[in-house]
Amino acid sequence: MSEIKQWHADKGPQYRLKHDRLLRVAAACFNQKGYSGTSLKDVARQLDLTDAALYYYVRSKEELVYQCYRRAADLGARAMARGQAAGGSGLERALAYLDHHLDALCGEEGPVAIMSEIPSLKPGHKADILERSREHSLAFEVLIAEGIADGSIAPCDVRMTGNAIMGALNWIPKWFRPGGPVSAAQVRGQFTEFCRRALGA
Amino acid sequence: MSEIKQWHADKGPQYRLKHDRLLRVAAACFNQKGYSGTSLKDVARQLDLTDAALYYYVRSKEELVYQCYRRAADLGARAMARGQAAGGSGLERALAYLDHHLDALCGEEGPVAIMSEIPSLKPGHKADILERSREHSLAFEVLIAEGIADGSIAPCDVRMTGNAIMGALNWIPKWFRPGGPVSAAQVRGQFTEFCRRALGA
Amino acid sequence: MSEIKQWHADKGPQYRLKHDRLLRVAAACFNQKGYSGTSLKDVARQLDLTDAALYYYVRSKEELVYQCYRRAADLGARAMARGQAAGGSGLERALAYLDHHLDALCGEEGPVAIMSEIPSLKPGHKADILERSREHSLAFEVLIAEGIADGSIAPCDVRMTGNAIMGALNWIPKWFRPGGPVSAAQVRGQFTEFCRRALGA
Amino acid sequence: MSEIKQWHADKGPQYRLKHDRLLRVAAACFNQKGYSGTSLKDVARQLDLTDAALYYYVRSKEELVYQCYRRAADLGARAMARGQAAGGSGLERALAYLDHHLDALCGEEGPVAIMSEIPSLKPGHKADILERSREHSLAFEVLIAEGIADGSIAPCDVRMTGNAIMGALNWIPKWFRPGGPVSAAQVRGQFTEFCRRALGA
DNA sequence: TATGAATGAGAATTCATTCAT
DNA sequence: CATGAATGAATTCTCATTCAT
Repeated sequence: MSEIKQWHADKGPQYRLKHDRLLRVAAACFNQKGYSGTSLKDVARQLDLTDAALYYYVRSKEELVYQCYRRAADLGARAMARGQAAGGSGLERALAYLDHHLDALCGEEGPVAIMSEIPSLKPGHKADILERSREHSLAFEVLIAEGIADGSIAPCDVRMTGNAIMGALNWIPKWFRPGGPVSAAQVRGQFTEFCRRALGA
Repeated sequence: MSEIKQWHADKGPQYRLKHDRLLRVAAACFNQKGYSGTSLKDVARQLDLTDAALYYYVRSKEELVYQCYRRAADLGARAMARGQAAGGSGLERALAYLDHHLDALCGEEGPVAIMSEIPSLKPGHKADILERSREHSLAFEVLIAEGIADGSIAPCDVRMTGNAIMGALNWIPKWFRPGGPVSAAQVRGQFTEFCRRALGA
Repeated sequence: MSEIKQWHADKGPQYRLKHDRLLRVAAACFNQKGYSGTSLKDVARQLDLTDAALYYYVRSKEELVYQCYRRAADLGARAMARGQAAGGSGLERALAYLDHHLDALCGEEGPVAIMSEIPSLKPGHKADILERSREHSLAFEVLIAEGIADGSIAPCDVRMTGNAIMGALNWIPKWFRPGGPVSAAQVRGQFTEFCRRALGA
Repeated sequence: MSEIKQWHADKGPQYRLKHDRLLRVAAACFNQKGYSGTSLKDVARQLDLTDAALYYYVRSKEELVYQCYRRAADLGARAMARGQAAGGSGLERALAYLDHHLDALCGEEGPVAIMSEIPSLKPGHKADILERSREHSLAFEVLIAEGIADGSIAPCDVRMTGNAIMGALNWIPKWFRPGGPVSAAQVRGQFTEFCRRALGA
């Protein structure tokens, strides 16, 4: 974390822009082809760079995934925070979160890495990401539990239901392509609708 | 198909047993680590074989995935057939199918390859699997549509709903480990329960 | 061809030199040990490189042979052109060609791949090389035929005679080593002498 | 030699027949695809055997080539002996030898291994074959020298001329296919004709 | 900042070879 | 006599990574 900020510190001005673009492109590749299916050359070519040049922005491939996951975790956490902050019943807050998360997943900010491939991370990073991932799931389960408590969500096995919905969510990048026949807005609308039915009391 | 049966034709009696075990072990690996993340050495070690020995059973890694997918498609199709044959409303038939599919996915027959990684297949095989996959999804959507028609399933976007549920289903192997804290039976029960709520009118 | 030039296009200045050296070393190996008898490691070692490094210069082993053959075909065609352009009777032109070809085969430009091993080429490349090879043989046969017509060459079966001489020619690299007891000049002189007797009226 | 006879000694009755067939098939493969280009599986399949079964007839692949070469050397020596025994001038005897050798090379007895691939042999075998090969060449050169002495052959560099003709001869299997457009008889006739012109005074 | 050139570790695959049956 | 099953070495090729420029 602080070591990483160190590393990023002394770079030029356009650095952060290019670094962001790198993360988005990489996330797209990792989603489509997985960690080991993605070669740095692939990523580099999409950025009009040589593979060697990537090492100016990242220290290793592993760190690249790690950073993608950090970004994904950040975006997920942000969506979660917004959901929690939204008013209303547990159900409404859960749906608000989902809507925000879908916005990130299918939206303008570019593709977000879904957290498959965690085994590829090295121990320290793995622990970090796993923890944030657990936090995220847990927070979602809490939302569900609160919904059950306030009567807006039908009683159910909280963990199982959480897993099911997260699964449905994470599977989206496998069939959704921006610019395809179905728009991001449609996916967002219909998916939350689906979840409302699945959860609603 | 006939070319593959050819290949299997003139082999000994214990052959088929070992070949089946190979397919199960491979499916588990592919599920966990993806196509290119799985090395044949990994698979071989789990079977107490050398990597070279695998080539007695399969012609190539690509064919190994293909066979895993064929097996998955077969099991999926069987589950689908049973679901369709089950009596009752559209909802009941859809749930019956899901129950059977979950049985395969988490059950005794060993892990079933989820059809991620389709891009790794070579053209002919890809076409074959994609077609069967589409058939499968379509059949599921038909079940949903019939449920809507007979009033057992609430009106919804059929494709989207199908995708969501298939996603939730395919994600299961990412978090479910046989012998873990949650039993296969529990997953089955709770997951169908989830779907009943998500679909029910 | 254009695809290959593409590949070579954006490389540095010392690139072409090293690439040329590679082709010569490879040709020598292929001549001595055949396609599958030659391992890329062998070739690389003679260039003080790792086998992996070769892939910076060639896309595959197959392409390496192909390029060797293209070079051989180019040199052969040049020799043929010079022979045809030489004045005099058919016999004189045929001998002029042989002399030039021998110059390439045993000479300074380094070893030239003899077109054994054509079956190892992949279809497109095979067709290309086969065509050029046929052209070459044909041109030689034409020279012979013209010699017969103008009375400088004794009547004979043109194809058979062509084959025999090309065989004798292609066999040379099997016994001739530059720097060995017999000089390139001697081989050239005596070989053309042999052909003069074999062909002359 | 005697060790090899030992090895062959205690085998069944049809042994020698099958062993001979093996040698012919192997020779054909080695001629076409070279030593390392020929896999024992290829050879075995042409004999309707498994590769493992070959080891009943030969102790190793290397020995298989060696035996092919011994057979080739035997046939060559026989042809040479007949040529020498033939009456007439040096030229006539040389041509008689060539005719007999061509008979073996293109004829009924099945393909004869040409002695490329000698480097693949292990030291002992290599020495043996090289010696016989040298003997053979030498004998041919003697024939030529005798022809020059008796005036039937035009003065020339004996070694060079020998090499040229042996090259032309050894190249034949590269373009001649039994059952092709040109008959073995034609090749024989025309080739000796060619040599008569090349050598004749 | 970025590239050209190279490396070394590992991947898939082939193949000669063995041995119990 | 022959095969089924397996092995270990070698081979082609890919890829993350380095470093001088």
